[in-house]
Amino acid sequence: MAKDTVQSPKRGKTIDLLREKERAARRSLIVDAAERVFAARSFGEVTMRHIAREAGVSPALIYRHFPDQQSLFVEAFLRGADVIIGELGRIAAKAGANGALEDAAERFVRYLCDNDQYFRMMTHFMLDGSLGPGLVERLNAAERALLDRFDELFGAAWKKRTTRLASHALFAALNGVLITFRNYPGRSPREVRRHMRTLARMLASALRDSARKA
Amino acid sequence: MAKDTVQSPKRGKTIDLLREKERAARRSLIVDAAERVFAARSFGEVTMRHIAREAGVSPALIYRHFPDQQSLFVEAFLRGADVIIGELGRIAAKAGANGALEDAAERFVRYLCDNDQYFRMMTHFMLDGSLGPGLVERLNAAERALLDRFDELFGAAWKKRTTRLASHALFAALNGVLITFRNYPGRSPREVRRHMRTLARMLASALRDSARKA
DNA sequence: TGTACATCAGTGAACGCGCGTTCACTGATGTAC
DNA sequence: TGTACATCAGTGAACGCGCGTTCACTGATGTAC
Repeated sequence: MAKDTVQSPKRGKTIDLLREKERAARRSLIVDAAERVFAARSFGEVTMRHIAREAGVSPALIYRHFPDQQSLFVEAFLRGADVIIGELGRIAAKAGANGALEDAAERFVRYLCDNDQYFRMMTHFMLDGSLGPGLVERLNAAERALLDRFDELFGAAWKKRTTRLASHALFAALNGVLITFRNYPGRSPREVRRHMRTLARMLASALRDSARKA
Repeated sequence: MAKDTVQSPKRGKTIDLLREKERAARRSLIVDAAERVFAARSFGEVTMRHIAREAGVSPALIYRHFPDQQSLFVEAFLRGADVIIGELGRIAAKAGANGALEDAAERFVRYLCDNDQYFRMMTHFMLDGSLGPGLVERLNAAERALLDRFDELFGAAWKKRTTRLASHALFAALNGVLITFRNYPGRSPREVRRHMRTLARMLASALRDSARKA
């Protein structure tokens, strides 16, 4: 990165910009491919070779864009995290309407159910604990952004501390619903999703009522 | 197993019984070793070689007692599951006393926090989905037993269906608390555990109140 | 009693595999003069 | 204009490793007669 900016002094600036853009585009294509592979296989089955093949490049090329496997994985995950954070933000912005919290909870569960590669990646990161500190910080930033959205959705009726606690409880509870019932035995995927959404709404309203009393 | 019971007709029965006992003891020692290794390493780092070394035997011996790695892993997990199911059963049996549900939720979280190897194993099984059908059924049986304990704790004040739904929500929510905050950034393990227990009680009472209304 | 045999726990070394990552190299393209 | 050089995307093949599992074998112990 730093090396790229120290360009030979007489290099054309326009050319450099083009190069930079091409480079960013290639990098993005690799992340796209990673997301597709994660969508099709379990976390432990995703390898650099699979991602390279999906992207139509050689494995070695990936290492020209990412220092190692973990960095690529985290970047792929953050794609999905940004999407759901954005959606919750939009729901929170429309605000006011009663039941927004339940809608948001349902939306959260629905998104991570339909795109469960992101959920699988998240749980893996939460469990693993072997990520470098830089990557951990990026994940924490995303988590904080998401909790902020939940804070907004709970409304500012209570003390800040109470609100954050409720957001923690809801975020955790929804994660639990996703992990606990994703392989629900003997029910169709359709029924499972319905069950999850029911539980999500139930937990959201239970927590709002409970925090209201506190 | 079946082969063992088809003994040569003239073999001494007492000797056979002793053999059987020794065999069961050895098997149990291997599972003990597996639990210790799981306690010390992350799921992905646990190998048959590690377990064999911990048990003081050769890797090949493990395959005389278990058909493959997955069977051993599931057996190790069920050790921990049985313990917590038993504890919840005892709390439910003392019954009546108000706040039993909150106590049980806190106990659940505390146990899986102190012995988080079992929690890591559980989440791995929930996410993986590549287990053989026989093993899946053993895990489901344990899950059902645990949900039954929660049903008892909610009390039979409502329709069965409502109770089970509440148990589902609570079980899922507690799992979510455990997975979401186990690597809480910038807090001591002591504080993390306190936070988890707080959330567990909060979710338990919120769900009881909410189900009471329904 | 002695001896040939069956059983079975247990092992060390190997097999075959796929992984993350690196390395030496190619080829295209822009630059210096 | 031509030519020598620098830069850099991209690659195929390899490195080194650790994994789950298997195999051929040993040695102790009980059995048959």
